[in-house]
Amino acid sequence: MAEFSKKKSNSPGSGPFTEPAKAILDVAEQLAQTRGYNGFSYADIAATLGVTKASLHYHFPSKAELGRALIARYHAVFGAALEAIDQRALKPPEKLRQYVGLYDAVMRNDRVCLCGMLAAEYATLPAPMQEALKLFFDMNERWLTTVLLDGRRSGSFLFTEPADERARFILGALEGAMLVARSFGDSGRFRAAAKHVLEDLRARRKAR
Amino acid sequence: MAEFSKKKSNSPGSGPFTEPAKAILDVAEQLAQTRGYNGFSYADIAATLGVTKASLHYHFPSKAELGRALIARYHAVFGAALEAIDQRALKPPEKLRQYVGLYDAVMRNDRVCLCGMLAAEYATLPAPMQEALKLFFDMNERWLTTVLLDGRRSGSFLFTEPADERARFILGALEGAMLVARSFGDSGRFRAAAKHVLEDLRARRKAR
DNA sequence: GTCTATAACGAGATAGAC
DNA sequence: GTCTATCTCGTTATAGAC
Repeated sequence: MAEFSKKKSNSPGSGPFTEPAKAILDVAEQLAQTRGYNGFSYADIAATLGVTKASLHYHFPSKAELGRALIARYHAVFGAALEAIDQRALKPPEKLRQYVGLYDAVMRNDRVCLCGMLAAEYATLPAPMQEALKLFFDMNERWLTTVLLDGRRSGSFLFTEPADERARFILGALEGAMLVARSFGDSGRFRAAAKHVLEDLRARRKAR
Repeated sequence: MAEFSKKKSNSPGSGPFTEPAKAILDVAEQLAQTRGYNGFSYADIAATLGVTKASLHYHFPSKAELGRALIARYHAVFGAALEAIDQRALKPPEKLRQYVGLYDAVMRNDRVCLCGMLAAEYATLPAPMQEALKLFFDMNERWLTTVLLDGRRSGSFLFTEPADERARFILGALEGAMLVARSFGDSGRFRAAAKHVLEDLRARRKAR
């Protein structure tokens, strides 16, 4: 099937991947988000899809390329979600709430952030994956920084340190909260932590 | 050598491990903290120590047992450090500063927290390691909760949510900050995040 | 594009000599 | 306690038929 399948499908909005490639990425992503990049093999993917390992190599010649594609797609999808939040033209606190909602959705799906997982495996990753990972974090930090600056200017956020420092703090806190929460099988732990991230930013109007 | 070596050395304070076992654990710990439990092998340890893989199996028959021992020792050492902080009879903010100092020391040693690493690999760990991991986190949360309650009572900390929730938040934030900072090879990122953990707790005496 | 078959290697682990 | 030698299995990856 797929007579015209090249690198891109011709149906609009289907993205840069071929149908079987997408299926492979879907399975690999789920595995990477639960077991880590070093925690799954081509055999796992093949078994899930009911194909052979060899056919996977046709679409992704090496595991390193599969891993790089995994991050690239995750980055693109996440970036699109951030743009969607921006286009809703919300106020900063609601933007931030929706941002943590993205991660919450991941946890409710019994996963953790792909890049939080990969950060732990960083030292063992192929160089292209290491670079792609940092780009993902960079994107998150840039977006958060903008929201934080906007929120502080408009008086809804209160923090004194540089906004990009705060952004890094928030990103790390959410990633870490996911990993620990998952160890306890308790996504409620993540939501509690996410709540504190938001509340610590809230401008207090009364002294205590 | 080591004619009387059983499970415990007879020299005082040497802990529950034999000398070669300690050397193995030291190497394995360094590897696990940088590459993860799934990221090192008996061959790596053997090469570093200049022995054969077979001799490692004499001390730790299976990698699962080695992993469990790794967490157990880490737990004990970390717990002793927490007790040492308590015995210095400091005020809560200084206790907390010294707590983050423990993690900072790990980062300066080009590592991340063993249990932060293992949390990412949680789904692939043998059951005994999973249980030991949760015990480590439990210990941290209990200690932090006590310090937080003490600090709030004495007026040096300001937070409204339950103290154990705050403790979990702090633990996750520090673990996540380490993992992301390490991806960038920038331990300064961790220190900045650690600073915010402390400052967000500080009772503000003036309104803004 | 997917298959069978297999190569090439590294992993954890064991037996038995010393 | 440490060694040599070996086993078994799982891993990534390739060749070549269909």
